[in-house]
Amino acid sequence: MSSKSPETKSRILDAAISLLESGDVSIRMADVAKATGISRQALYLHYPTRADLLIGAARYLEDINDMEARLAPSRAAKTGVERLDAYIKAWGDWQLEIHGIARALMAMMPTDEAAAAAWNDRMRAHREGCEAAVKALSKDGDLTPDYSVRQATDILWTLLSIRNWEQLTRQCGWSHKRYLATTRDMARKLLVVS
Amino acid sequence: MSSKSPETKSRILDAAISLLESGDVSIRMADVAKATGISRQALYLHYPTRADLLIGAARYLEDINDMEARLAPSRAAKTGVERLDAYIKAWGDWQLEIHGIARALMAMMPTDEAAAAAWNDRMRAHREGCEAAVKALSKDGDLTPDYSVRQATDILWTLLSIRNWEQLTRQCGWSHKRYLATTRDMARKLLVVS
DNA sequence: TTCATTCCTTGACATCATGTCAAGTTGACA
DNA sequence: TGTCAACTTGACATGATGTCAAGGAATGAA
Repeated sequence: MSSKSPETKSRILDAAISLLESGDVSIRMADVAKATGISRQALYLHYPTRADLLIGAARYLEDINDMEARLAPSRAAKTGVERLDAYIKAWGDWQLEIHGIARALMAMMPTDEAAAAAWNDRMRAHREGCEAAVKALSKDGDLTPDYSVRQATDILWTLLSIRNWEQLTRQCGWSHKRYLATTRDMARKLLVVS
Repeated sequence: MSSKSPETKSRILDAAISLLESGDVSIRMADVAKATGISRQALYLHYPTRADLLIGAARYLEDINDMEARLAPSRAAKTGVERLDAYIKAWGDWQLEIHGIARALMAMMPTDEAAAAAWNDRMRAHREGCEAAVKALSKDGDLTPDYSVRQATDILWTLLSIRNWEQLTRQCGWSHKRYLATTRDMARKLLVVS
């Protein structure tokens, strides 16, 4: 992989993640270096830009939390509704983990192309997950006739956006558990034929 | 009101709004000054910080577009469902107008307290509009028993968030008209008893 | 006419974060 | 002993916000 000490790399990412989890979106490179216990320039040797660092942290979190394994129940679901439920659970839990980095990455999207590209990639993958769930519903004949597959995917994708998770759990004070339960409920109301 | 030339002030705001509407979130003070045809320092005489300028632009837009008048149909509605529909229309149309400034203001929220405060104020007012619509529904006995007034307000407030408008119209390619129609439909599915 | 005030101009400067550059240190390994 | 990779220190360029000081030009009142 990298020629640089992999141990330092993960120490950097651990430090960055822990800073981001404490809620501060505008962490500086100097902060991360200090928290890692290395010089600012050593940090630049590992991550040449702030966007690289944040993207690296996001990927690292994905590895640690084994996103693939989390999605397995959704992929293995027997019915469309089951698949929808499992996807909401997997993605919802994932949001909880990635929230700190997500905020920082989203905050720098307007000014940083690399950050925007990386984030949009992630969101595209998320959208594919939504689409798969909607298609599974449709296959079972459980998708409401009010929406096309495309439109239903748009709706689910939007319902499950990180901004919505943030608003409901942070601003409205919902617990994560309640977020999951109510979101599942809303998805059914919106998409599943009754 | 202000001791400075009011004519220059509105020229500044017009210039800022027109720049923001062209989609660039990261407009600089120098850009606005140039577009207005004054020096950067003159701009600082009118708006001492970038946040002040953006907040001023938001208020200016509210004046121009007469937010109060737009909300009148909602307030005058006879039934809860009517009120909900009218509010969604008023707020949805408003989002279309304010979108450029909203993006810029939201982008600077993490780092600027004044911007965050101003924006949160606006969102609190929006939440009150949602709450009033939900209460009207509830009064008619049309609110779904699945949610409390509080919870239903959270849901409507989130459904009608600017981020969702942005995602559906910009990323999913929905027309504004379609946004309005589908959002109304979703709100009914989620909140109105069937 | 003169004087003061208001609005604006020019231009220098402080600050702060990102990112670059250059030169030197240190420890491990051959 | 010498080399190399990882790291350090410290200076510097860039670009944006915001401040400061001094002066110019129009207006309106004494």
